[in-house]
Amino acid sequence: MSQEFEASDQMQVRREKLEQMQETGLDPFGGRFERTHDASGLFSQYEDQSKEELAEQEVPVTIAGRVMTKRGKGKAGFAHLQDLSGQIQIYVRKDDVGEEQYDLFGRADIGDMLGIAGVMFKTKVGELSVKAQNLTFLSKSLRPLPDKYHGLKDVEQRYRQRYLDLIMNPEVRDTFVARSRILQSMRRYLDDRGYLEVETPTMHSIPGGASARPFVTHHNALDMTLYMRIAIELHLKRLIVGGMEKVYEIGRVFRNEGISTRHNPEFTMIELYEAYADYEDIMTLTEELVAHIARDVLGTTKVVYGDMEIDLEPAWKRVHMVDAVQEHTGVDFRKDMTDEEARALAKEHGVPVKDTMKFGHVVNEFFEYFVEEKLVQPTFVYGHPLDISPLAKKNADDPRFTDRFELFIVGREHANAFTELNDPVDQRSRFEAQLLEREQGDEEAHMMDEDFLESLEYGMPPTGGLGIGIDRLVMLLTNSHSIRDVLLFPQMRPQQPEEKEEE
RNA sequence: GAGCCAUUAGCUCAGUUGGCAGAGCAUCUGACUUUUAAUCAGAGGGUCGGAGGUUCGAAUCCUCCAUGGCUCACCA
Repeated sequence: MSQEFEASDQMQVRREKLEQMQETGLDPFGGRFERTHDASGLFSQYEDQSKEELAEQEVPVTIAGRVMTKRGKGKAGFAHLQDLSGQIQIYVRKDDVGEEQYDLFGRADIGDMLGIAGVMFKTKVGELSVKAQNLTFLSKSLRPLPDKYHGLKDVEQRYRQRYLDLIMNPEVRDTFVARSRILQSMRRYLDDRGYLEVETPTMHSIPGGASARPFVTHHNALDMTLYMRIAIELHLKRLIVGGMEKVYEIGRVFRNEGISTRHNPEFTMIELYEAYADYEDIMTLTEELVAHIARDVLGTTKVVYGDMEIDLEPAWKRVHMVDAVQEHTGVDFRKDMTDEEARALAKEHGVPVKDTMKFGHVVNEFFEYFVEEKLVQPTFVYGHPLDISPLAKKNADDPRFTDRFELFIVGREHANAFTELNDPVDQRSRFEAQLLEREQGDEEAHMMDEDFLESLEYGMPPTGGLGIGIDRLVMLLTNSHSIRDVLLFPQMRPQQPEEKEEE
């Protein structure tokens, strides 16, 4: 009711213009409007024709868009209209559109939406434009847009009011169009190969499938605690038990952790499971899938990320985690050693470890401390220790390790995959080890999931599984350096925090 | 969670040693029928993020708070 009492002078002027239009019986908010072209379509079709050719043909077109610039010239005027595809100039003459419509154009503000029917022409300096014959008002903008030249720079405002960012900054539009195309390409690739896209619950009674702290919520009618999912994994494996064989889900997962340039509380993952496959098949699938998407969306497998040039053309480097650690530190974790000996090595090399850490945790700490950030070109690191891989199958030759890999590009993890553990007895003991870690204070350790174990007891085929962080993939392919630049509405604190309650 | 930095007109930004709050775009009035960051003449627009403090005097110095950015921590 009272949202406009502090309106700026510009907002008041625009409201007055709105009322004037309504008084003359015009609807300032328009209605259905049929277009023949969009801006970029006009350029691809007519840009090559000369000024004279266009003048001769008088090609009729109808376009619509938002007024981004406006230049009055007395009894004529120019403006640029913007649609999703780009901008096109329009030229409005009083003797072409008549007094009434010219007056309407004169009172139009930057930010208003107009429909223009007219003919193609080129101006003196050769800019392709539409000469208006008929002008339709499609929407009134009651607030002024940001500076036409500098755009919207304020990072906070860009995230909070993404629509303004999208209007003012074309490269932002490009990024989100690319994101959409990446997802399209991914789905098409998998659908064409017989994978079924499925949807499983985002609210879980036991949050599982990853090491993370969940968001907690409550169902009123059932009077029960529910958790927002931290992974998709365990439900998709139940579907593999059920015989769905090749499934994937692209969806949101939620982790109750810190926010940074690489972390948002909710983010998008694809998880994929394929019966009778193993982690090496999944490596091949992963490199082919990502290369396919890059070719599809960017037209090349060579991508630039900051000052790095990345080549996504398969096949990618594959290295055992222990070998990678040995290469960068000289420490050989293939040797038999106790947990104490492993922790002693860590202290020797300045790697911070806790006293509760076992052999596998230490190997992983070494990897993250010395190796991870150095893996710029796409690299599959495989053979993760058992202690940090509670859902992956043991390696047949060395049971301290698992048949698991993670994909690193530009020093960041982009995918995590393994040959799934399908032995329910082993799985139970893995959960029990996790419960012990919980008791030792690790709030992110997995919980026992009896319902999932029961499904495994019916028999799950040997299966390869994969998870890819979609946001990070989009960052890589769009050269974005903050996750907030690939999320339309990144999580922000409310601007006016509510009254704090006593804790 | 910690450190550093930022917050001035609708937008983009200046603001000197603490001494009257500034510019460009946008807006308003007028001129202009191929302009293009249109141009020309004039006008209006501010709780300097918020609250305290120091001072004759604070956008400027100090303290606290809010929001954001970057880095680190946690993680994907």
